[in-house]
Amino acid sequence: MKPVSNHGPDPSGSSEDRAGRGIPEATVARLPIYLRALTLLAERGVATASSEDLAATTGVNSAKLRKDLSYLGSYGTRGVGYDVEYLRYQIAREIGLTQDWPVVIIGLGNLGQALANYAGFGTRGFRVAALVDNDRARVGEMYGGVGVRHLDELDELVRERDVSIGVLTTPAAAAQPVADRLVRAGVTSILNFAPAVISVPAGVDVRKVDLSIELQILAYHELRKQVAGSMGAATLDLDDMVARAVGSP
Amino acid sequence: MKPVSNHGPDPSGSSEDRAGRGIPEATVARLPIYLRALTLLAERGVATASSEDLAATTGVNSAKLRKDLSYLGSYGTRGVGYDVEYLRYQIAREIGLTQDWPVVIIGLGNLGQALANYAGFGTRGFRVAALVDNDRARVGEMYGGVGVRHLDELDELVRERDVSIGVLTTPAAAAQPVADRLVRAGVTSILNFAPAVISVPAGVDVRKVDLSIELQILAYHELRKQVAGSMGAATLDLDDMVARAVGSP
DNA sequence: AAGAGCTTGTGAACGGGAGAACAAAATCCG
DNA sequence: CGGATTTTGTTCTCCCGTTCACAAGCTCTT
Ligand SMILES: NC(=O)c1ccc[n+]([C@@H]2O[C@H](COP(=O)([O-])OP(=O)(O)OC[C@H]3O[C@@H](n4cnc5c(N)ncnc54)[C@H](O)[C@@H]3O)[C@@H](O)[C@H]2O)c1
Ligand SMILES: NC(=O)c1ccc[n+]([C@@H]2O[C@H](COP(=O)([O-])OP(=O)(O)OC[C@H]3O[C@@H](n4cnc5c(N)ncnc54)[C@H](O)[C@@H]3O)[C@@H](O)[C@H]2O)c1
Repeated sequence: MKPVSNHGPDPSGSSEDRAGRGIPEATVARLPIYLRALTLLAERGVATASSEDLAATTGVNSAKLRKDLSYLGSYGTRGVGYDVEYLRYQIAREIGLTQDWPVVIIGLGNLGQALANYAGFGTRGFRVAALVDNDRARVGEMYGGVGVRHLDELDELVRERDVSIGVLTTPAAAAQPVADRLVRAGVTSILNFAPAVISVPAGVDVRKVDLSIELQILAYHELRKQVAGSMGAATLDLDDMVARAVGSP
Repeated sequence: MKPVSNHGPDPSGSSEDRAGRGIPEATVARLPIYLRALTLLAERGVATASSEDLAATTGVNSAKLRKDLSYLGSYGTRGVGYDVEYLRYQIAREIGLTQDWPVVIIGLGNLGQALANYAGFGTRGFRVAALVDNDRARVGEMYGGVGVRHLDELDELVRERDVSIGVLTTPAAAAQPVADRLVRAGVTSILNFAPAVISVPAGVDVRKVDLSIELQILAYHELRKQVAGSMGAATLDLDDMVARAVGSP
């Protein structure tokens, strides 16, 4: 949510408009999508792709895509398109995926186990470096080839394995205290799966993945669709419509 | 991504500014957060809460929060705040959580099993109505009290259990064909966990949950942090900085 | 070698959302 | 009963992101 560095426009008079280095947050969120599409194309042996091609496979408007890519530099060739392998590397470099990021997972329940067993991490620049739980009965269990350690060892693990990203899969009630411990241990990025708002000091990034929220957003639209479908036009007062839809399941 | 109905501003001259019924998408995405906070407060026996209180527990700016709530109607009392239980119900009604939404999960691998076993669904307005896989070896297994059925039975299950929301947890390669089957079966909302872009006809909503993308966004910021930390000021060319950070892990 | 045909990169217009600020309403208190 | 206080609902402004549109630049053909 809160950008870490001041990527803002340079207030100094030096009108070096050549966008110093502030890649918009919205663009950053799309770079991984482009990266995936490019990897796919590379696997298929495609050498070059136009912005229209990429737009088709990523579902992103081609103009937006070009503008996004232009923040990284001028890596395309007019009249031709983008060199798939070259662009793929440039994006990977920008995101920092030329190195492997060690990740610690906290809370080896249903979800934590699934994530620990997930092979897709490794192929995308991340490595499960440590698993941690506060349930001593779980300590020693293995998931994806990594053993579970106790929460008390967190500081040590983070330090010696140089972890800077933590994945939080504990119950909601434990989220804030665990987040505090992660921060104290030196973790500066947290991916939070627990349905809880956690607050962290400035300089620490938190991203939230919340299944229920996603479903509820779908439900909101679904409700509108049901209502719209159960009658012809849509010029009625929606309160009535909602009431009707809720009433008859 | 693509809104279903035309919530856009009415181009007709009727300046009925009283925002007919278009709740902004950004607001819809926050309503579940408010709902959760209100449920929490209600459990603690809190009767009323001001926008500042809610802002504190949800992490949302209080002005934004008030504006969001104002789209639903005037449910607050000036000088007092919002009645927790009343507001909670109003939001639940708006999202459609006064009814239970039956959900089908496709692909009972690591992730699908974790979701099927997850108890948090039921308490948030959703019910796992069916589990489907195309691996006959999995058919008959039970997760969270629901048995796995074969993909061939999808149409029947969706119809007879009145499912309109599908959760897609198959490998990426199967995502598009499975999505097509879901749509054909009558599902009109899909929550996609597979790292693949799926295209669906208009009228069908898709939301994507992509773990790797979230991690990659964190990695992007992490890289910038590492670079900024490994040197004093930040007036160097970033290409060099990135190269240095990448070079020394 | 020059023109035709693409495709990129970007300037400019536009729309939506975020946040500050304030007037309107309700309660509290003397 | 009236003014002080609190908190909502809303208006206004600003900023970010999206989209359009097109000139610049590259390749291919003739
Ligand atoms: N399972 C799902 O599909 C799913 C879906 C959406 C959200 N979530 C959320 O993800 C989180 C985990 O879900 P789950 O189903 O895996 O829960 P779970 O109860 O199966 O697992 C929680 C794990 O966290 C451990 N734990 C508890 N307190 C801890 C602490 N203080 N420090 C370290 N470890 C601790 C427990 O020992 C347990 O192993 C929950 O917040 C849940 O709401 C889960
Ligand atoms: N496991 C994770 O933690 C995790 C994390 C992020 C993303 N994902 C993504 O979620 C998806 C599932 O991951 P997983 O680890 O559970 O994989 P998995 O291989 O363990 O499970 C996939 C399941 O889907 C079933 N399946 C395959 N093709 C099917 C089809 N056409 N129709 C119905 N079912 C089919 C398989 O039989 C299997 O049971 C993948 O796309 C993965 O990339 C998983």
